Amino acid sequence: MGRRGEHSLAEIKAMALNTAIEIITQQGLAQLSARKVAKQMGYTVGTLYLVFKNFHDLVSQANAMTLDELYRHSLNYSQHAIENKVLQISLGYLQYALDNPNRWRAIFEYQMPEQEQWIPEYAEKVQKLFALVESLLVVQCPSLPSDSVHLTAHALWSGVHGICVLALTGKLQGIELEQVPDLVSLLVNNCLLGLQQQD
Amino acid sequence: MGRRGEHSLAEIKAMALNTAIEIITQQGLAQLSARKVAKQMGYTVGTLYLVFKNFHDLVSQANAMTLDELYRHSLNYSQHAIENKVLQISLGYLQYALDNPNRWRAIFEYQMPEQEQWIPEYAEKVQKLFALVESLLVVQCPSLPSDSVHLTAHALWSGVHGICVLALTGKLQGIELEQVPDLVSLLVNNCLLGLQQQD
DNA sequence: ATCAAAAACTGAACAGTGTTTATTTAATTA
DNA sequence: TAATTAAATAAACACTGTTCAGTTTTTGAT
Repeated sequence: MGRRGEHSLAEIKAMALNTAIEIITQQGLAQLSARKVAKQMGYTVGTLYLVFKNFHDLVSQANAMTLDELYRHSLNYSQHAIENKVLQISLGYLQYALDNPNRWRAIFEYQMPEQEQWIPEYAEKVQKLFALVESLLVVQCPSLPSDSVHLTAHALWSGVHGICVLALTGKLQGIELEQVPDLVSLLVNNCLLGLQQQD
Repeated sequence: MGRRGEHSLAEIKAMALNTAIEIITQQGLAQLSARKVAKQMGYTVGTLYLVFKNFHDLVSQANAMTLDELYRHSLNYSQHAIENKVLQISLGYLQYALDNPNRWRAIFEYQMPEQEQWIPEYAEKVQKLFALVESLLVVQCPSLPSDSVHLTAHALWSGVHGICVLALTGKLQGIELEQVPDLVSLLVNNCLLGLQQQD
C-alpha cells in the first residue's frame, strides 16, 4: 500500500522500541517477536527493517533503554542516602530488578547471536554502573588503594548482581522473597567490614 | 523405515543427551536444536519424542547432567583443601565455569518455556550446592548462629555466582580474565572476615 | 498541473524452529 | 507362516527472523 506518512521513520523506531518494551514487560523476552511488535504497531514486519538492522538491533536498543532506567533508579537510591551509599545503591539495584523482573531479565538473559556485537551504548552503560559503584566506594573507604577499590567495586557489584539473578530465576529456594534484601545487606556490609579491618 | 533395533530406547535417550551436551559444549545453547541432535545421532526428529516429553525436557536433562558435573567438581575442590574450604569451593565453581563456558551458561541462561516446570532433579541439584556451601561455612564459622549461616551461605554463593555470570558474559570489561579468581577471593575472604569480626 | 523520481510500505517467499500424526517397516509372538 | 506390536520415519503445522520484488504514496522539477 506504500507510504502512509502517518509517522516518520524516527517515530516508527520509537514506537517499535516502546512496543517491544511493553511486550517484554508483560510477557517476557521469550514472547517477543518481530511480527508481534509490528502487528501491535499497526505495521508489517518489513517496516521494522527500515529502522533496525535486525532483530538483535531492536532487542539491544530496547535493553539499552532499560539499562538507562536501571542506572537512573540506582543513582537515585544512592543520592538519597546519607550514609552507606554503597549498600543503598545495591538495594536500589535489587529493587528495580524485583519490580521489573521481565525487563531486568531481558537485559541479562538475552543471548546475543554468534558473530554479532554489542551496540556501543550497551557496553558503556554497564561500565557506567560499575564506575558509579566505584566512586561511592572510594568515598566510603578513603584509605583503600585505588587498585583495591577497582577490584572491590567489581567484586561487590557482581555479588549483588548474583543475588538478583538467582532471586529472579527462582533459584534461591531456601530463602523467602522478603529476605532477599537481607542477603544483599549481609554481603555488602560484611565485605565492607572485612575491608576496613585490613587497614 | 521402522524399527532398526540397533539401540534400545534407553540407549537412544543417552545418545541424545550426550549429543546435546556435545553441541552445547562446542556451539553453545543457542545453536542446539532438536533436528540437529537427531541428525547427529543418525535418527530423525520424531524419534526424540519417543524418549523426551518435549525439547524443554531434553535441555533440562542435559543441564542436569552438567549440574552434576559442576557439583562433583566443586566438591572435589573443597575436599582437597585443608583450610578455607569455602574459598576453595568458590574457586572450584568459578574454574568449572571458565573451563566449560557454554555448558555452564546453558544451565543458567536457558529460558524455561512459560507454564513449564523445572524437572525435579534440577531443583534438587541446585539445593545440594547451597547445602554443601552451608556445611562448609558452619565448620569455618562455628560461632555463627545457624540462621545466619543459612543466609550467609546463600549470600556468599550468590555473590560467587554473580562473578561467574558477569565474567562469562563479558560484562567485566574493567577486569582482566586472570584477575577474576582474585575477585572471588576478595569477595569471599572479606565477607568471612567481616563475619568473624561480628562475633 | 503533470510527470518522474524517490521514499514508504507491503506481501510473499525462504530456511529454520518445536511438535504432532499417519504411515511404513522391522522384530516379536502365536 | 501370519498377526501383532513396537520402532522409526516423513510430512505437515504454525511459528520464527530475514529478504526483496512490487505497489502505493509523497515529493520535487518541469
